[in-house]
Amino acid sequence: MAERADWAGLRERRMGEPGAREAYQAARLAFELGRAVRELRQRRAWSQAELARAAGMTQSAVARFEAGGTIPTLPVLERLAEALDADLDVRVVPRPAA
Amino acid sequence: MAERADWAGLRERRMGEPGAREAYQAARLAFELGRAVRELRQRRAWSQAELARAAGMTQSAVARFEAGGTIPTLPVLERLAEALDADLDVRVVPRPAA
DNA sequence: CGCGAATATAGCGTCAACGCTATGATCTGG
DNA sequence: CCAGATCATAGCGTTGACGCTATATTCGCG
Repeated sequence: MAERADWAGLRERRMGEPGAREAYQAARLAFELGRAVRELRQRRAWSQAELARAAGMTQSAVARFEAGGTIPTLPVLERLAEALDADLDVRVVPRPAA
Repeated sequence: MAERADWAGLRERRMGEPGAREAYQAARLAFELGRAVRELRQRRAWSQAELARAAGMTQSAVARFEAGGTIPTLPVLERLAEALDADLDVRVVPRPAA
């Protein structure tokens, strides 16, 4: 096999329908959060299993999350952040009026 | 009745058990996000119903969320932010090593 | 080459967020 | 005092994140 995952499902959603853009943004967010957590974990030279233990979940959950396999929930993000000695901050930032 | 909601369930969770702190933090986050969204909405002089329409949901959903009744998911936050011309930003911020 | 550790997938039960409709509770203006 | 509008709750079906175990795949390392 060439790649490990292809996320075809994501790409297949047409961008025209209402809700599609938001769903896409959320998926992108999930992806970036996964990358961020992975970086923090590797910076500590932790295995997924170790992080999982510290965050109160299993290795497979960590893997799924880091890969962006699902859009994580706030409690999960909080636990991961806590395990990594980090703070989770979520904000709704008003855009400058166009 | 004195108050409209009491959230007794939340307060009743003991703080000692593993996972309790994170759950609490998530709940607090939900609360603050609810307040933030409510402020943005009121700043625009919108009713819950109007925001709901703009965000692709019903008035009851908006009410539930603004009250902190549930811990919102990222897609929902994204839609609300979008409707309010705001950006949702979520970050895992490493704490300065103690 | 194996061998073991680390990571990625798969399948599945559970539970809470979500979305809906309907209805109560408040508050206002006429 | 009533009518209309706004917001809060309730009940409920659906769906997807979560957590688990098990297994495949990858990657060094001796």
